[in-house]
Amino acid sequence: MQIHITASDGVPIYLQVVNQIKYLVAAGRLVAGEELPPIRTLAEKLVVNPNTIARAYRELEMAGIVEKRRTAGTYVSDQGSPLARRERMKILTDRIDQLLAEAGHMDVSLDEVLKLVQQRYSVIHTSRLKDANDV
Amino acid sequence: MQIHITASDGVPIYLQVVNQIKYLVAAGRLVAGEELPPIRTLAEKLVVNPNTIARAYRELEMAGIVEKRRTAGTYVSDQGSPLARRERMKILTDRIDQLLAEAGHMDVSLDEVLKLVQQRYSVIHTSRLKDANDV
DNA sequence: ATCATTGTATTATGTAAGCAATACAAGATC
DNA sequence: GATCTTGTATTGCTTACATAATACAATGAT
Repeated sequence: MQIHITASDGVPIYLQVVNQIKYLVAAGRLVAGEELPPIRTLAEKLVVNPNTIARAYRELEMAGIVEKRRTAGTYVSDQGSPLARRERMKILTDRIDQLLAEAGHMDVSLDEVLKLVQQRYSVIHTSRLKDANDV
Repeated sequence: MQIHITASDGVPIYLQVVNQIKYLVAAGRLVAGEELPPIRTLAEKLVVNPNTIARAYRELEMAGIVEKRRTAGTYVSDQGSPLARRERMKILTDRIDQLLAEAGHMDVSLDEVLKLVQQRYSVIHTSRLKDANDV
């Protein structure tokens, strides 16, 4: 499991770990039931305090991405779980509400927003020359 | 100009001021050219340090919502100003990029995102029974 | 039972954010 | 030109956040 952390690109270490594991799961590079490295092991590899990884794993558990089996390790959870999906949609919905509120302030219409979303999507998925950081 | 701040609902005071003034402008309750209360006056009314209001006004200026005339006061700026618009679009673009990144993590397609945006737009613009807080 | 391995909890430290106290700078007004 | 009113700048305090050092708890393997 290759995870790199960029020392202080502003994003906290624990979040970098969370994001990259989320990405690995979304991309199918980590499948349901698979065991994540133990906290200490990953911490050692990244030269980081175990607590930092523990926090990342905790967030991932709250997000429904992984399950912890007390003394037996941490495992990728069954992703299709409806709760997980509902949770995820809730997050997206919140973000979208924020976006629409902002657009309202700015007197930008729904059509313009939709157009902009498509536009940005193209930009992001075309120029794949960016670093793997901004997952 | 009625502005209320809710002591510690988690949102910083200066942001509450920013949001409410943004809202007043968007709603047409404050029009271009109109003068905002002086920093000290508003600070006094809200029982807050002048610096806090100064910060709010600074953010509003950076957002292109208001203009400061040094010793003459702070005025609602001409909203259509191209620079302001460009700035505003940049903010929207950033939010959209965030949204798309998140959607990517969650294995939610562009189409689903677009659909969700329209859906939320309807919801927001239909039930207008919400409090004026979440602007 | 013992011990290695797993996640957990407690505590401390450095940094940044939010806010306030207070002094400053400069145009407006008389 | 004195002074009132406007925004500005400097500084310090308090709190929250991110990370680390270190000790604890619980389970599986021997």
